[in-house]
Amino acid sequence: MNEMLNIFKALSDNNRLRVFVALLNFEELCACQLTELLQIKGATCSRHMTILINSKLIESRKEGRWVYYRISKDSSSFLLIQKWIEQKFLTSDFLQKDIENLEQIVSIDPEVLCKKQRGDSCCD
Amino acid sequence: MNEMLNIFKALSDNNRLRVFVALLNFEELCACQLTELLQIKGATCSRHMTILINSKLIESRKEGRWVYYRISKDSSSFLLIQKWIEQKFLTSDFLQKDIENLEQIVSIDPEVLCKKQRGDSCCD
DNA sequence: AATATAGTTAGTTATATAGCTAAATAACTA
DNA sequence: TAGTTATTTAGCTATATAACTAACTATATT
Repeated sequence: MNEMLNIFKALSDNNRLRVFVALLNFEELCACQLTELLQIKGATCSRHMTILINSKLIESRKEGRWVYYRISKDSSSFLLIQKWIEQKFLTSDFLQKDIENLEQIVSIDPEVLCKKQRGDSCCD
Repeated sequence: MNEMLNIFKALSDNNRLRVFVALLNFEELCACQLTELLQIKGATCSRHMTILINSKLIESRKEGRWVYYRISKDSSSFLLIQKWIEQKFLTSDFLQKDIENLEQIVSIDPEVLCKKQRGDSCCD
């Protein structure tokens, strides 16, 4: 039952649901890309990702200084939820807009994105 | 997207998830039966039911002084969620125990149950 | 080694939520 | 009509959560 509750709690926040949908559409995204999508501070994003990871919906992989997130490889236990969200996603203009935005975000060099996020004057 | 969020929020509370599972197993239950299951005050139970009804997961029907709750007749839009919960239910001792308890609860005359709940000395 | 960088953790604050009691409402009963 | 009863609403309190900034950790670069 706690497994279920953790999953529902993880998905009952606007920003975390957006992240989950983002990762349904992009195999792997790094912290700074998600931070950019949500337009929140990196620390806040990190806290959200911890909750998603604890729910087992998402897993992460560290590569150097960068952390990449993806839908858990073994997502069989919540596949039905995943399908439901995918289905609902198709009727949400808001979530579709996120994916459009992400296409732009992933096209930026992450190096540049991070600089921008810490307020370097290089790029706005 | 708000439709999804409302559903996840509705199910992200222990007591509301228990109610939902209860109604998967019993076609219709009244307020006092759910109050008895959860062992909380009637007012608190009522607040939870409002949240479930706003999410459209549950619908209610008034019959005299009694209110009956059931899974929404048109549950097609969250059928996958429902199936997932049904599946998870099978592995949760805690939720199975709820159903056992309910079998006992529904066997009591609701009249008597309500009396008990408002503290009449008739029956403990 | 010293500095810079990506992400996390700690600490704070504001808001949301779940519980309670008491009062209000709606429906029955004498 | 007055009283009783099942549920809801209002008002309160305690806890949980999401946001922020600042400090910390781990890794990379010079």
